[in-house]
Amino acid sequence: MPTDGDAFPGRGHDHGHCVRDAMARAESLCSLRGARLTALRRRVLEIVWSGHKPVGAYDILDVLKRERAGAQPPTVYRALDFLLAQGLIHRLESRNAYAGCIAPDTRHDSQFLICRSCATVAELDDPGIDAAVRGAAAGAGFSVEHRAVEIEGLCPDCRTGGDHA
Amino acid sequence: MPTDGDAFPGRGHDHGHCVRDAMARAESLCSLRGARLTALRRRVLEIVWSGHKPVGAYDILDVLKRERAGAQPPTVYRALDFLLAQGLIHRLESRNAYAGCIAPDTRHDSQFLICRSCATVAELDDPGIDAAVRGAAAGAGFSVEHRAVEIEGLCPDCRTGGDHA
DNA sequence: GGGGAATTGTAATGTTATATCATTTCAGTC
DNA sequence: GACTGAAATGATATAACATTACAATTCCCC
Repeated sequence: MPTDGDAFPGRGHDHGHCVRDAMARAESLCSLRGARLTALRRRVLEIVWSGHKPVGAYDILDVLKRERAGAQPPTVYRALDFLLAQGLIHRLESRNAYAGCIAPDTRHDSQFLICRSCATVAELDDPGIDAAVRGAAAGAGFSVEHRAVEIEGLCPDCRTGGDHA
Repeated sequence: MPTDGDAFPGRGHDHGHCVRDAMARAESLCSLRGARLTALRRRVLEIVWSGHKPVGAYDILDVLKRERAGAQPPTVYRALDFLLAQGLIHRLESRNAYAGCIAPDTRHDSQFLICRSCATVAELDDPGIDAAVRGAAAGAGFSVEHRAVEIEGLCPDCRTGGDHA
């Protein structure tokens, strides 16, 4: 039985490292692909990576508005579209929000564990879930193009520490 | 290998039967539980069951407005909340829309196959997916409360018949 | 430095969902 | 049949999320 005990970031983990790592990967990937990670897109990616919680488009917009005059919804959504297309972020359907991808090198539909209490998100790439989904779809004669698997509950911290926000 | 070939309703199935069956079950369940399936709630359930495609809250509102003066968003959302609480419908997170539950007797989080082309939805209760999700969550120390599994792709009809809407 | 494509700016609007308070309806009781 | 508390609905406003449309700018390549 595998122990994915590291799916959730530790309480006091070095988040600066997460961000720097994510940004470096993004730079390198976009460079490789000839995709233009502009200043705006870079900044939006940083904002999404500001924590391990889903970030809403209008949260991003609020931050941008403080930094540059005249930021509007399309500014944000276009940047998000680019980042989604490059696989640098995921959209969490059940939250209408976005989270940084921990493995942007390869295209994938991950599974997400989302804490009801603290909103922290863990991204999984569980081959068992994948196989089960593919099998069930095949049995129904359905050809899979995209999978959204979002699990809500309590993360390890919030299970033990109580229901604090 | 199980053949869930009946997950999708056939092209020419007797949908009147689906609706009558769903409404009868709803009546009986609510009666059993002492829940009040009022005229409004019954009508909203019928509208959700008008087909096997997800129905948006404002689609429902449009229909209601034609039938009763003064229907407003809260009218619809309150009815939807009741129907969700009774397990008579599901919410499709990836569509911000609602679909009738095919097995309302027991509470469950189903899996959904949603056709990109014709929007038809098939509800699955695949124990394999369920087990895989539970296993992965347990491995991460996460306690599951709700699961949203929504698969987008092409249904059997649209795979063979082409991409028509 | 000119042409064309990609990116961003800007304004307006569309879509989905909730907060709040007033009113009506209903079941149970007297 | 009138009273009462709880549930349900009516009504108004607003919050939250997302897109359309067109103009202006920037960037890359030649």
